[in-house]
Amino acid sequence: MPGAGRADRRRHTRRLEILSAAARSFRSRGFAATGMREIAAAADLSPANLYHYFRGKQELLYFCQETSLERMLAAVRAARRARTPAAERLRAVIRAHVDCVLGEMEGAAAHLEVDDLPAPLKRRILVKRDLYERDIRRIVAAGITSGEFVDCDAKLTTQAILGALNWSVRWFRPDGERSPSDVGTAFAAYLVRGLIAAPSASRSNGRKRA
Amino acid sequence: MPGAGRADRRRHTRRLEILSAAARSFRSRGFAATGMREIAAAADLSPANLYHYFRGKQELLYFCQETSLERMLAAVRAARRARTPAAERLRAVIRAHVDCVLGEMEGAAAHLEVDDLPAPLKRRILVKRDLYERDIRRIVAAGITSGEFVDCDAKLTTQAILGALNWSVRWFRPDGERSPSDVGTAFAAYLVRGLIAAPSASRSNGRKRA
Amino acid sequence: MPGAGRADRRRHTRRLEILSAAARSFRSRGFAATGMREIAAAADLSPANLYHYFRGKQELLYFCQETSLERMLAAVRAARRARTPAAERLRAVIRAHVDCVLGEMEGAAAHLEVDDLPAPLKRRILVKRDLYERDIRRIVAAGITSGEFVDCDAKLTTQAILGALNWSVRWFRPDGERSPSDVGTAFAAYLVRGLIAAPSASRSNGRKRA
Amino acid sequence: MPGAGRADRRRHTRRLEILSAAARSFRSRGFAATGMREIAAAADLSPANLYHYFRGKQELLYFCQETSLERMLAAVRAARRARTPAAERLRAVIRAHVDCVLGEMEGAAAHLEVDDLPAPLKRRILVKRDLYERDIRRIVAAGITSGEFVDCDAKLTTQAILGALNWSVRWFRPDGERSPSDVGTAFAAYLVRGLIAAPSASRSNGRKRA
DNA sequence: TATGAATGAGATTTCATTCAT
DNA sequence: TATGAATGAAATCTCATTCAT
Repeated sequence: MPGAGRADRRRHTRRLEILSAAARSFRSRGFAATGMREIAAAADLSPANLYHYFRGKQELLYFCQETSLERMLAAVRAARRARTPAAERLRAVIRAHVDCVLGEMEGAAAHLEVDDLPAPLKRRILVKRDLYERDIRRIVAAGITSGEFVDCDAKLTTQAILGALNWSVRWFRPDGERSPSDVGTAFAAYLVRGLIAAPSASRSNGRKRA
Repeated sequence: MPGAGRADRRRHTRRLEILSAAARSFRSRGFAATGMREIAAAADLSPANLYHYFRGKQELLYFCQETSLERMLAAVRAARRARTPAAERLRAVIRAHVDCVLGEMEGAAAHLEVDDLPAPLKRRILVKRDLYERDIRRIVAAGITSGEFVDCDAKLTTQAILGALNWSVRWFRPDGERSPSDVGTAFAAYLVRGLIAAPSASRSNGRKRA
Repeated sequence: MPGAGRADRRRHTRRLEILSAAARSFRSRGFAATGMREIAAAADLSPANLYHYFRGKQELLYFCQETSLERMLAAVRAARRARTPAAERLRAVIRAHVDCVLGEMEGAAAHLEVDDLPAPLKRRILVKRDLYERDIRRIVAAGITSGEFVDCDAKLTTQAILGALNWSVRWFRPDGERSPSDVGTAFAAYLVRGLIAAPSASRSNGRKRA
Repeated sequence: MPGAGRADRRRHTRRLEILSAAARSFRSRGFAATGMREIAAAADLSPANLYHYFRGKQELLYFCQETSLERMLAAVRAARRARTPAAERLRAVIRAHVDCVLGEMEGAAAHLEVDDLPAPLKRRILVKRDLYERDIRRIVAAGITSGEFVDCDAKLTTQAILGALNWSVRWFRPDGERSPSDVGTAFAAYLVRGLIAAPSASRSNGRKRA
């Protein structure tokens, strides 16, 4: 029954278009401030018709987060499999993360507002998000253990990295001077450099203050 | 006329309490998702009475942002006046920023949702925010010029730093293992280290855009 | 106890000032759209203090209407006692009415929004208003009976007259070219002339149409 | 595509019903005192559903005024085109005005509360209202110039006429003895007679301001 | 699949009024 | 007398969602 197949494919395409529209809105105005009418308009559908593709607003958010978390998880897993130094693996993950949240791909809003999901969906997203964070943390920790990275709090450092990456959706303008790839490259360089011991140098390298 | 003075002080105290409650709510649930009822309840007032102290929700947001921006501006100005190396100045600003956004002080939400303000208030906040960012960027740029920091894009690096700092309100839990001061110290160390040339300057540096 | 007397007089003065302020507001924005805060501000009192002089908003409206109805009733009674022709008596009433509703005297809002009063007060106002209308109607009817006026529906004509007079508060501007007295004189001339038989003239004097 | 046409017509009908209900409420209780709930109930809709047809309360008022002003403008223009004496033209306008404000047609509230409109809508209504008043004033002025009417202040006289007409919505009861057409005829006769020189031109004429 | 109509719940905000001092 | 603080009720309006077609 190829007709059904074609309809299915069409439906799937539509769903991706909607997800993309929703992601864009969620990113730029936030979940609570984004109306279903707005999403529908952006996806060129009537508000009522939206409900033929998704059960509701929360499900849209869920799929947005699900989609980009999957993509980012794939990236971090590929990085972990690579036999390159921790620094290089971490840079790859950072570039992938930036590509994902700043690119025009559908669903790139994984970093946003988990609390707006109903409990069961929230749990599922949290599991993946924690897996993702843990994988990054493990790259950091591995670098520390191997001596490639300086000794530091892997957890806090990972949060700093993720913060720099996730916050980018707030200031990035697609029509600005830098491309997502520029941002990814610069962030990767800077954020990894902070894990590598500075030259024996001097008084300017550490804690100090009283 | 000490009676009037006392009444004024009382009113001022109340306003700070309300601001504090609002800031907490805005930080944890976002502006749009936070209801006036919620803020009123948190400040132990009836919803209607809230309007005796502030004209409306947007004014609350404005004062939150104004208050913490002022505090942070003071910190960054003090740092710029100091005759210490750029690294030390930057660390001081980072620690102050974290203290400000994670501390329990009223209004600590300057980094949030400028778009929800009406145009005139938005302009005023943006002016201050831009001043603040520019001051940090200047510390970074000064370090680059003097050779203390590696050559990099000062603007993007500043955004990365601010992202790491601002995002902390999303994951930080006051009852967790780390104190705001722990976070500030670790972030200062990590984020400044990334500006100092690493020793084994490998070929995998990956910046230096065209 | 002259002190009490002085306080009473003072209180009475204040009440008149408030009534005047309330009347001005009611006239220019209507009862429902006028807030107690607005009246209080116009009378230079705190909102709460207003309630020391009047029980509430409806009582203010009541006294406004009561005051000017009394004044207008006095005028119409004086006119009825006069032994002048009906035309002259009617003109006097019209001038007094205009003076009353356009002048700066307190309470000049009798023509407004009886329905906003609670039933008992409403009844009392309606009694007076009906007395007033009846007195005017009687002047009209007397003129008709005596042959001084043309034969017409006294009731409808009275409504037309009152409409012209009452509506003046909607378009009259105290800083405009005409004074209240100008308006009163012109209206008196025009509205009375309509009651006096036009010259035998022609086809242009009456019903006609089909 | 007759289906769409039918739906459109249905929607249009609904809008007229709502407008009619709103006009009735505004006329009898005033704009500020009329609640959206009330209008919704009168139009047999849920309050929320009202907003499917009109953007808000002010838009309802605007369309009420717009609708009846258009109708009245058409009447006054037709009258001006007629080659009958000024008296007859004025009578026609008066009858049309009364028909319009007292009839059960939708939107007949043009004379009400322009100040409750937002500035841009207010401007548009004022333009039309001024055109209407000017057209009536011109009929009066033409009669004066031609000697058909007595010499008088055309502006004030027009205001008197409009006041008599507009005020009628305040006292007219559809279930009373007089029909709107009775009122229109009586008002037309009386208000035009006042413009025609009375025979016994006594000294008590009292106009002719300095 | 597609959509205009419909709605209950809830948002922010205003208001007349009262209370405590 | 005077007032800032306080509030319950109600106002306008929005929103996610469902229904009927």
